[in-house]
Amino acid sequence: MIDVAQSAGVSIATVSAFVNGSANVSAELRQRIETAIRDIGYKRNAIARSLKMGTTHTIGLTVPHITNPFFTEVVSVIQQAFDRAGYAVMLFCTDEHLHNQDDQIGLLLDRMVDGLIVARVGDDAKFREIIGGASVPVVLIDRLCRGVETDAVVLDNRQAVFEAISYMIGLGHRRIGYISGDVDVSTIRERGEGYRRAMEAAGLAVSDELVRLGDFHEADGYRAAMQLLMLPDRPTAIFSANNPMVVGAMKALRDLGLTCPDDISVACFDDFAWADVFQPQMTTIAQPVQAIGEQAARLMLDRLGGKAPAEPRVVTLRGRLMIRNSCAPARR
Amino acid sequence: MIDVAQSAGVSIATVSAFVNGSANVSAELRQRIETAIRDIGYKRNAIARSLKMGTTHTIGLTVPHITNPFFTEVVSVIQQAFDRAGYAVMLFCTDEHLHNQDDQIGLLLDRMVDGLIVARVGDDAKFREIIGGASVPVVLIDRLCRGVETDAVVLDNRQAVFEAISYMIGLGHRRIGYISGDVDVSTIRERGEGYRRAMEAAGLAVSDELVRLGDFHEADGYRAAMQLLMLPDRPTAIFSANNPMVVGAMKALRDLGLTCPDDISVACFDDFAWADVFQPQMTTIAQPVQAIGEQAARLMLDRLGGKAPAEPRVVTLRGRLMIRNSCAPARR
DNA sequence: GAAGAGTTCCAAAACGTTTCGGAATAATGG
DNA sequence: CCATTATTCCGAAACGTTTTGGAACTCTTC
Repeated sequence: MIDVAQSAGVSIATVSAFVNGSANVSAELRQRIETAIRDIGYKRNAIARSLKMGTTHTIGLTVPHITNPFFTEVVSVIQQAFDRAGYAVMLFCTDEHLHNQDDQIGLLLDRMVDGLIVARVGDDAKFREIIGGASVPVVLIDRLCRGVETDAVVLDNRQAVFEAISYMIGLGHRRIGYISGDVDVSTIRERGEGYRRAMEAAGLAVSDELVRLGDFHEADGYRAAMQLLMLPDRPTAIFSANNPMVVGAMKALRDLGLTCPDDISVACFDDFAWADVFQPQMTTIAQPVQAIGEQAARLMLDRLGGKAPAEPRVVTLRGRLMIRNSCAPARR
Repeated sequence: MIDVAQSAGVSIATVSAFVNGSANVSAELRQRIETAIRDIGYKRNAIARSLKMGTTHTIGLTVPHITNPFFTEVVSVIQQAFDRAGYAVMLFCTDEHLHNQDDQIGLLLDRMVDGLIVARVGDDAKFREIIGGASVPVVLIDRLCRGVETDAVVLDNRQAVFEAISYMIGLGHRRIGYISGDVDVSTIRERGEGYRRAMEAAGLAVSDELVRLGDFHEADGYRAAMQLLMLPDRPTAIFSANNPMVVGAMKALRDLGLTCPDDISVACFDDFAWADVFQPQMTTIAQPVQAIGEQAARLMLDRLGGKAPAEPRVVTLRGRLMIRNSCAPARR
């Protein structure tokens, strides 16, 4: 910019005013500055600008796993929304590790991101502490945190799972295995509740042996499904609390020579693009990924634009049960 | 930092030296500064640091579609690698649009990213121009660009497709439909060549009606497959140049009441996690995503660390044909 | 023609760091 | 005890912007 100023024979204040369109500069100077900029190939340095302005036009985004199709799509939508709004997004994956999350959010904050969108990990207290130090708006997606008051967009997980399990019960299933994620996560707790309530509402006992804890990954789903399928009194149906784990579960079925839905009915949380082209066509709970991403972006953009109420807004969306052919009536 | 300096009764130069561990400060001052930092809750401002140092410890990454499982995984690996190295990554998706790519790379450059990793889009000349202005290292992934000399990691696409098509021919298929992407992309050109060479090597004619151009998306695959399947002399096999398009193709099969592999054999480029759990188990060409991501990160990190030769290095990896059950012997 | 109002423009301070050169003090060697 | 060298520390400049307050100039208007 100083070069441009010299070349055009004006002060840097003037060229700053010009590039920002803020002040009125005479036609002649405008001309001189324009050609100087073109000649020199000047581009405004966003870092210096950020330092002065105190805003980076960047938002930080952390999710547990970008390879989980649910997060992939949400990230994609969020990314597009902010792209349109002229923001860049810095992406981190915590891989469900707490210390990663700490470091990454710290990094993001150091870099003066204007906002933080996070699908959090770990227990509430720790997260509260980390996020408490943030002086920028935070919006939580997918997973809430007790005791932190911020904008959020979540799903009615309880209701969604209740519906799915009830559907399976309606097909005559009495012993339904449930593959859970880490119960430190609000989302997972709610899904578990949905399962239990549906079972109880039908007068079915939920024995401990029917619910298996996993850690969100495919391998966990495999292991959990194996345990369920080795049970003396084998469940006739399995529900997985997320997508990667259901892939693992299906591999377990395959390895045991069982077929779905003939031997075992299967359903899971989170829909995926190819769900209705391959067999079995998986019955899933579809989250409105588009809406989740857009709402998250909107909440954030509202805050950044100063047009948001002081109190936190949490928008709760509904899942949709996508009934396909991976669940069959239970055989007596 | 100025507050810390005051509180500790030292100069800001000293606290800077302390936080960087660069100079030797006496034990006493170290103590004073440490408590001051803790009391105040001081965190170094990375933006100011970047401005002064001329380095942001951030790298820019642009890919066409993050929802394409291939890119999802590569992004994931790259993200992890840079995370480990203490770098942040800014992610953009071009959605195969040239103007997006221009804007995004511009944005990234303005923000003084230390390096650029890009799976590019659009024609060579335009890209050459954009990237020419960059004064930071660039590493291309997946797609090369004629006339720009940078590090890159690519696949031997020609060979991989040659192998896959030869396999199909070996099963007795004579009319093999080919669903291509945009031929402006080097990757796609090479894959097309692989197809043609395999056909020619087997003495088969490649009629124009057998190759359909798509634009990478699922909808394109659907349309292309529909056209192929409506042909008077219907192909007995279809190969798709990427994953989203094969999903579209499978939907076309379904909608026409055709089954795979009984009626039509199908294979595609890019492997995916669930490929061997659902039916038909898709025969694919698996790219070594882990290696691609890691090599890309290594090339970049080498350059940033100054320990890379002047001349560009391009590493070429091999694909692996994953034979499953989506291709059956052709029926006479 | 002078006062007042509008335009244009610029000098300089500020954002929060790093770093260079030097000053003050302490240690060493003769 | 003086000269030299090492050790600690600091002042100030620099990175590339934005912004404020005011200077210089040109119009109006009476």
